[in-house]
Amino acid sequence: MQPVEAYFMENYKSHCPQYLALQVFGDKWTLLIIRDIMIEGKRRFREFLQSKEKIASNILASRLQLLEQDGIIYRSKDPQHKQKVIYSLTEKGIDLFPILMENARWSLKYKPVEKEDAIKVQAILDGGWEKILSIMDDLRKLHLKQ
Amino acid sequence: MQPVEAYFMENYKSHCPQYLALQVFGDKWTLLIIRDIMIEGKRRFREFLQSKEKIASNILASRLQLLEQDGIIYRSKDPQHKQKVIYSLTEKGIDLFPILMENARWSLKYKPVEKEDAIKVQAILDGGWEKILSIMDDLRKLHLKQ
DNA sequence: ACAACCAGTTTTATTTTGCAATCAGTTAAA
DNA sequence: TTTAACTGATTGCAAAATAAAACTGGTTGT
Repeated sequence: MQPVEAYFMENYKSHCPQYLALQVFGDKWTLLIIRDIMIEGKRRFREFLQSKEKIASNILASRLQLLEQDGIIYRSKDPQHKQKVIYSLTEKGIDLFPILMENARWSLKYKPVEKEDAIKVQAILDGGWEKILSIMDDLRKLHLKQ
Repeated sequence: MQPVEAYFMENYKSHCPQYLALQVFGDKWTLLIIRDIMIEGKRRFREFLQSKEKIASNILASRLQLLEQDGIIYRSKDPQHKQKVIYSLTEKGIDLFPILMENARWSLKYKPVEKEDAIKVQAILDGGWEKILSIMDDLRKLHLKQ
C-alpha cells in the first residue's frame, strides 16, 4: 500500500464529516487547549496547566501530541532557553476558530456564560464573518512563520 | 437555595462558553446522534443503533438520556404502538445545526470526506446563512409541536 | 400461541481519565 | 560552584467511562 492511498484508506469507521471532525476534537479537553491558544494567547505547557478547568499534565501532554500529529499545532523551541517549547497554530488549527465561535454562540443562548466572556463573544458575532476573518488573520500573523 | 439560583450556581469548573458547550457535546457520540436526527431523519432507538459508526446500545441509551435532561431532545410515545418511542429535537437542539455545519466545513477542507457527503455539505455552505436558516425552519416544522 | 420487534438493561472486559508524585535537563541566584 | 527554582513532561495507581455481547420485559402482527 502506498503512502497516499494509506492516508485516504485510514481505518475510519466512516467518512462522514461529523465523525471525522469528532475523531480530532470530540473530547472534553482538545478544544479548550485551542481556546487557550487562540483566545488567551497561551503558548507554553505551563500556561495550559494553569487554565481555569485544571487539566492534568499527562492529559495535556497526550492532547498536545495528538494535535501535533494531526497538524493542528506545531512545536518549536525557544533559541534563548533550550528547554522551553512554544506551541503554535497551523493554518489547519486557525481554521478551527469558526467552530469555537459557533460553540460560543450556542452557549451564549442556552448556558450561564460569564458576563465578561459574553460581551467579548457578542462583539465578535456582531462583526459577522468579516470580524471572524480578521481575527483569523491576526492569528496567522502571530503563529505562521513567513 | 432556590431553583433559579441553583441553575446558575451549578458546580461548573468555569463559565467559559467553550467549556459549557463541551460539557454537553464534548464526546465522540453526542453530535453523531444529533447528526442522525437532523441529517438522516432518524427518530427511533433502533435507527440510531444502525448508524455506520455502530454505537453500543448502552452508550446510546445514556447519551439519549443526557440529551433529554439537557433539553436538547424530548421523548414521546407513538400512540399506535405503545412501546415505540419517538425522539425529537427541541429549539435548543435545532440550534446545534450551525455547529454541525462548521464542523463539516472544516472536515471538508482537511479530512477525507465521502464524496456524496461533500457535495451535500458544499451545497448548503454555498447557500450561506439563508440556506442554514431555512433548513432549521424545516426541522422546526418536523420536530416542534405547535 | 408464537415469533418478531421494541426500547432499553445487565454483565464483563478493556480503555481512558484524573490525581499526585516524580523526572531529567536548564537556568538563575547565592 | 553549589543550590534552588523552573522547564516540559513521565510514571504509578485508582476510579470512571466505554465497548461488546447477551439478555429482559413488554408489545405487536400472524
